[in-house]
This record gives sequence, structure tokens and C-alpha cells, in this order.
Amino acid sequence: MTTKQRILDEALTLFAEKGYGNVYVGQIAEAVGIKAPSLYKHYKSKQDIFNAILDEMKSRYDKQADALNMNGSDVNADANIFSSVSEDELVKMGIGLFSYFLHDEYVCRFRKMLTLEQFRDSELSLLYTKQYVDNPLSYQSAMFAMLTVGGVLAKEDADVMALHFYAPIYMLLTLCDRQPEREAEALKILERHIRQFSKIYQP
Amino acid sequence: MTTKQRILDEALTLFAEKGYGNVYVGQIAEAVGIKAPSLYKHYKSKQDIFNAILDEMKSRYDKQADALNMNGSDVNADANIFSSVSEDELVKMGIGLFSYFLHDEYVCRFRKMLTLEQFRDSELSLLYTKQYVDNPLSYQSAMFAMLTVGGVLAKEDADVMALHFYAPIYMLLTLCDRQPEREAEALKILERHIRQFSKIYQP
DNA sequence: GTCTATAAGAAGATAGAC
DNA sequence: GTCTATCTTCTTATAGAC
Repeated sequence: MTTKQRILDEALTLFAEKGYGNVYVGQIAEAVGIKAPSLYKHYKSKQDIFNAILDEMKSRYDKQADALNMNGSDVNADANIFSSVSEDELVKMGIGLFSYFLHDEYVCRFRKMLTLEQFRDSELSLLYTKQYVDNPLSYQSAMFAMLTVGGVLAKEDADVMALHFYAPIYMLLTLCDRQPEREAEALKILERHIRQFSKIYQP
Repeated sequence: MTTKQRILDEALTLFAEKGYGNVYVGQIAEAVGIKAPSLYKHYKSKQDIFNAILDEMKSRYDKQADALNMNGSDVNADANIFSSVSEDELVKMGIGLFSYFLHDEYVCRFRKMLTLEQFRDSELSLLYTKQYVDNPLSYQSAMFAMLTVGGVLAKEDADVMALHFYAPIYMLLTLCDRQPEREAEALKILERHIRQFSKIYQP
């Protein structure tokens, strides 16, 4: 990993913990193992480092969405998979999504950073909403629409089903960002949530 | 309103917008209409202003919980009310909770401030979780437990029912904190959520 | 590319007049 | 209780040697 990349990595860690305004370039430099003035050979300002993190995030986004099948376009291709999903598979899917968002070292730090900066810039507001609200909901809505057509789940409004499925995952995720010690508890209620979801939406 | 109170009020507004570390005492003073050094006749430091906001919030908490019947202890006393709640009343309750949290001028600013400071201090993490996760869930869990016993709703796990009812409200609330322009849209999906919740939990 | 030295300015807080 | 003036420290950023 080059020094230029290490700067982004350490800066993201610090921004996620303290917020942009509470991190000083000297701290980033120290974390990287160089002196503050050396940073300016790689980035022209502190804001430039922040922008580079944002750019890197955007370039990683498509890969991430593909890995989770969450970019929307693949839903129809996955129709065969979804047309026969079982309760256990739904549990696995929900826990997998939760665990990925919570533990992926890059995704997790980036979400925390966005959480702390979300009110300062409308670009960041939109990015947060897209990544953690709109995209998961629209992907899952398409999924539940197919599951209802396939007769796996009751024929109810798929947008609301997605909300019922995903909103608890989202709330527990933000809870664990604040209080990682509550992860085990969150996983338990998460499983109970999905099993009950599966039960109440039986056709 | 005294100058001392006006300082807290303007500081809270600024902290909720920018975060503690991005607000300077001069900005607070300017918002109040005095010069920075004058602040120090009322509070001994910037941190002291923040602590005073936290103290005020704690003292307001009980009144707020009472107003919403959300302090937990009154649930049993409200058994008569809850034993016969209709779908429309459930919608009204959900929208009322959402609108109160979103529009109460004090609650809203305080929640945004906590959002921006939640990772910096475990006291603030606990406070956020208590106010916006644990207390609403435990109150509603008790409510749904009664509604199931009363035969109004299906006899399912009340903790999970509370999660299904409240998590969408929470997610839409944090969405509107970021993007107030989406409130109308949020209210529509919120009503659809509660009507579908009522339907799928029919006994 | 990294360092030391330092400029330039911002920010929190104090002193003391009024 | 508010002000002006000032202190001290912190912070970003640049200059220039190596």
C-alpha cells in the first residue's frame, strides 16, 4: 500500500471516529508515520484528503452493490433464486446484509464518517440516503415483489414489505455503530424479526 | 428569555447543524448578539455550554416521556385505551409520534446534535439509544402485548411487533432529518406501513 | 518524499475598563 | 454584564534543505 493510499486509510479511520472538524492533519500524519508537512506532497489540503476518500468510495460503490446483488439491475436475473427462498434463507440473507454492513472494514468506517457529516453538505446527505436507505429498499422491494408473485409470500405491497424487512436491520445497524457491545443482542432480535416477518407474510 | 438561556438555545441550533467541533464560541456569541468574551460571564467554557444543554435535555426528558406516554410506567394505566385501538388510531399514533419527533423544535435539534456527537462519548451513545431506540421499543412492546391479549392483534412476539412498528418510523425520521424535502413522501409510506402492519397482524 | 523551521491565522480564554 | 485588547495555544499550510 502506497503512502498516498495509507493517508486515505488513516484519515478515514479518524474522520469516522471524531468527525472531519475534530481531526487535525498532524493526527493523520502521525497515524501514517510521517510529519504533517509531508502530507502536502500527496494532497494539497485537508479538504482534498476528504474529497479523495469520497471519490474512492464512489468508485468502490458499484463493486459493493454487485457483491450484494444490490444494484437493482440484477434482480430480474435472480428471479429463479428468489422464487423459492425459504425462511432460513431469508434469515441468512438478512443477517448476511447486517454483518457485511457492520463488519466490512471500509463500509463501516465510511458509513460512520457519513453519519457525522450528513448535515453539513447536501451531497453527503444524498449519498447516505442512497446507500443506506433508497438502494436497499428498492432492491428488496423488487425481491419481495417476485416472492409474492411466486406465491412464496403473501400478496401485499412490496414497498412496505421491504420497509418491514429492512428498517429493523437499519435501526439495529446504527445501534451497533454506537454500541458494538450490543451486537449479540441485535443478532438475536434480528433473527426473531425475520422469522416473524416470514410467518406474518405467509400466503 | 435570559441571555444565559439564549446562549444555550443558539448553541444548540449551531451544534445540531455543524457539530460541536465545527462551532466557534464567536459564532454562538454572534447568534446571541453579544461578543465572545461576554459568554464567559455566563459559562466558564465552551464545553460548559455543551454540558448545560445536556443537563437541560435530561431535565426535559421526563415531561417529554409523559406527554407521549412513553415513560413506560403508564402503559398499564392505559390498558383501557389500548385494548380497543383501531387501525386509524394506530395510524394517528404513528404519524403523531413521527411528527412530534420531527418537528418539536427542541427535540429535533437535540436529536441532530446527538447524531453528530454519538461516537465521541459513551454517555452520548447511551443517551441516543435510550431516547430513540430502547424507550420507544419498550413502550410499544408493552402496548402490543396488551393489544394481543385483548384480541385486537394476532398473538405474536410483542418485542418483534414493536420493532416492525417502530423501526420504519425511526428510519424515516432520520431520513427527514437529512432531507426535510422528503417529508411528504415519508408520511405517505408511513401510513401505508401502518395500515399493512395492522392487516398482517390481524388475529 | 521526508524532514525542520516557520509563517499566517484562527480559536479559546482572560484582564481589566466601563 | 458587556466591551476592547490581549495572551496562548493550536492548526493549516508553505519554504527550502536533504
